[in-house]
Amino acid sequence: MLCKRWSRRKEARPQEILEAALALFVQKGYAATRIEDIAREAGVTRGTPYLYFANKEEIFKAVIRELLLPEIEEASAQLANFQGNAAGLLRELVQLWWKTMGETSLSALPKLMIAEGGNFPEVLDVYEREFIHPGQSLFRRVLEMGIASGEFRPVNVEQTIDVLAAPIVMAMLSRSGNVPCGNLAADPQAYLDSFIDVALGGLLARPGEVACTAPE
Amino acid sequence: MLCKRWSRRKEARPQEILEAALALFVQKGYAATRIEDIAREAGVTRGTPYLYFANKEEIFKAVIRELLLPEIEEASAQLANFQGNAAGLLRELVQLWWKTMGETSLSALPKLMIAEGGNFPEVLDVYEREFIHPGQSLFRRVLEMGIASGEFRPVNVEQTIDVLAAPIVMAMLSRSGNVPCGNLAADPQAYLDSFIDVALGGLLARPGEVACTAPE
Amino acid sequence: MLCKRWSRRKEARPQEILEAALALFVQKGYAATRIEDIAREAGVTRGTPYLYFANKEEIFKAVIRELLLPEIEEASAQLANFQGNAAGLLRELVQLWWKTMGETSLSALPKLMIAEGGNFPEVLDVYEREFIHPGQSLFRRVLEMGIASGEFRPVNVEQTIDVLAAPIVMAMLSRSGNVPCGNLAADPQAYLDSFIDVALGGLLARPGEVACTAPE
Amino acid sequence: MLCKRWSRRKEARPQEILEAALALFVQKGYAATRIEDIAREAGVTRGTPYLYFANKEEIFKAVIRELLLPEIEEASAQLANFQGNAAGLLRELVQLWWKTMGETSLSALPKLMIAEGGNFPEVLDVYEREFIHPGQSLFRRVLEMGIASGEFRPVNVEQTIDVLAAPIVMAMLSRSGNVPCGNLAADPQAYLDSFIDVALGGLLARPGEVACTAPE
DNA sequence: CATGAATGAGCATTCATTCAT
DNA sequence: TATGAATGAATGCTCATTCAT
Repeated sequence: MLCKRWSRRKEARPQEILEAALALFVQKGYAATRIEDIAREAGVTRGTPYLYFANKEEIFKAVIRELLLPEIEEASAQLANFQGNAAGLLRELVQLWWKTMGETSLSALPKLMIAEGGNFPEVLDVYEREFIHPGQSLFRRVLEMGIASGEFRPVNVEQTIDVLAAPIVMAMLSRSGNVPCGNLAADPQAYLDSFIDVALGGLLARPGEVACTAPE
Repeated sequence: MLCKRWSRRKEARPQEILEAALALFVQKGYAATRIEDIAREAGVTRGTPYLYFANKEEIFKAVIRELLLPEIEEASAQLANFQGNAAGLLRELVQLWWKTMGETSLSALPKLMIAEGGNFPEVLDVYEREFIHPGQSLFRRVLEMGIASGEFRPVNVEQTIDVLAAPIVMAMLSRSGNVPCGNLAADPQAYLDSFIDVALGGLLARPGEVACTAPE
Repeated sequence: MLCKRWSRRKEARPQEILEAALALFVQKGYAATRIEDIAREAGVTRGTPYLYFANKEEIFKAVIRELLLPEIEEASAQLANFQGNAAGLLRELVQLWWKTMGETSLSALPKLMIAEGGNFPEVLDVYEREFIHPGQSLFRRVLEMGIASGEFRPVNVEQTIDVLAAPIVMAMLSRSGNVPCGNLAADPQAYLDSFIDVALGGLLARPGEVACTAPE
Repeated sequence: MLCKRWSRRKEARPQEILEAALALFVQKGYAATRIEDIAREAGVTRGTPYLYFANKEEIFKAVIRELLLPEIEEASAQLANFQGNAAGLLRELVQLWWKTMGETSLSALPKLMIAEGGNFPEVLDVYEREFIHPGQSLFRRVLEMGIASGEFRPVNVEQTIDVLAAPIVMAMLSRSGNVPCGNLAADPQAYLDSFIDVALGGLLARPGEVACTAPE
């Protein structure tokens, strides 16, 4: 007010408001977050968010649409073109996922959807279409490739996709503030390593194993 | 409604109110649930919840304390005395967990804590103490037993605990209404089978494997 | 409840309820007094007052009508037949007033009327008709008698009535709980003595005084 | 209402709300006064009082602190420097008291304290410290001065203070709406004249009086 | 563009009152 | 008669939203 706090361009405003909103929605939940909280966090006053967004619900939707969807797309693009054998792919997929979705603001998404999804069905649809399904496709691709090449055991692909996704989602949740997830939050990387270790152990076919299980 | 005001026993009322509250808190979240919603769901009117609980926050805490904690304890008691070899134990642990915590109202707990934990720190403490830690202990016990007997590979126990917990928590979340968890919700049992399949595959030591990795 | 608390006759009930109500109305005010407070104070439960009184307002009116009006009448009867010279009458009037109205539950009346009168106009009318006017009549009688006999100076009777009433009302107020009235509450009797001392000093005509004012 | 939302200055609002609150608290009592009443009386809507005061109780305290205490201080300052002989001082004290405390909004104070004091003990303390005690000091000063100079009879000073205060408090009460105080309300000035007449008559020592009473 | 005073609908909570037992 | 669980209107308070500046 006195000094020029808003020397940054006006174009930055909506973005700043959405970032403030994201942080608070994740921290306190949608209903418990007041517009004034968002405004203060964004360094503006009560009326300003309404210059850019029609109402609170639109702010929530815009957080998803304007902040998180673009990040999803960016992350998806990076995830699209990894290569190598199935085990390597899986390893790389998990690591890249973490780098692009776990260590960015995208990690807020699961908590947001778990907590608020029920009150925003359309947003839930978007989430499923833009995040869940693409994510499943990535794992499906790796699993099918590995099974086809004989590198992986012939597991139930659709169920296994979600088994593999669970620890990653958990790791994302662990970054969303006061979400209790055991002690994985302390060292997500070690957690992911253990996850890959167990998962690959569980997936890889081994020479002797064919004789071990099939004959039974 | 007009005729039988006393049809249900007074002693049943608090329980009914808490059950209504649990359902709505899970469905819509704490803040978005109005006392009147809870009352209507419980078949009473606005004032009645206040005959038994001081205010909305106390209703939330009572849901945890009166409804869920006793179920946790009951489930823990059942989980305490399973037996057999490590693989069997793990299988049994997961199945029993699901039966006692997944298919009961306890499945609401993770969603509740993820969504509302940040606003109820004391409740979060209780959750960690009464649910997270005992659950981790169960897995720790199985893992240490299996590793000690040579049945399991020597994995990082603490991290693996949380890896194994993730799919189960996910399965619990899948039962909490509009929580998006891929397609595991359709057939949790099949999901858990795949999970055990992959997990055991990843944990079991195999004869040839020692030669396979160690000598390298 | 367990033992027979209500061994006292049922006829005592309404009276007990009114006494409880009077105490609480004086202590906390009409609006801040809950029916349940009254019931508990009277040793009954929520519903019982409604067996005897239609609603809270009727309880208030009954407190005035059933408890205080009879006491007023009794006191008036005693005050009616005092005798002697004017000075003695005044002295006796004040003393008797205090004994019958100050040291009984009647002392509650001024506080009740000051605090609640505005919300109960009919009660205020009763108060004026049954308490204020008779009281003024008593003082008027003494003053007129004293002036007529030359014992008192010729003061403005109507105004002086209220001047003389003020300290007595004050003394009554001092007995109604947390009413701040200086330090008169500590020893009302001494206060009344000082009052009579000053008042008589101010009223009595004296030999030399006639010459002092009349000739002018 | 529709057109000029900002016609009155923001700084005036709290004051206006407090004045409305004072009027209503005196008229109907604290509990019976709804925030909406206050708001309407102040020409604003339900939410506005909460922009300036945390809750209803704070409005009550602010009425005392912000409206009445400053007036007390102002009045005290005026009362502090009267002069003359004791009889003149007393006369002047009463008149000035009336002008500064009876004919201003301060006249509300006694009714407020009598009616609500019991529910606001801290406010009662303030009242006693800031109003009662200073007022007693003024009378004490005059009485002691008069007695010391031989102008007044040697009365019990502490009790007489409260005797002299009673009619003034009564006169203040008579201005607080439906408070029943006899017919003094019609002409407070005449009432105060009669009061001074009687009081001075009762206090002044007279030449012949020493002989008149002592020898008996 | 931005502000923040004001609005008023919405919800938590209280409590006088009812009525089945 | 007496009880006390239940009711629901009333009211304190919050906060999304508006709009004059």
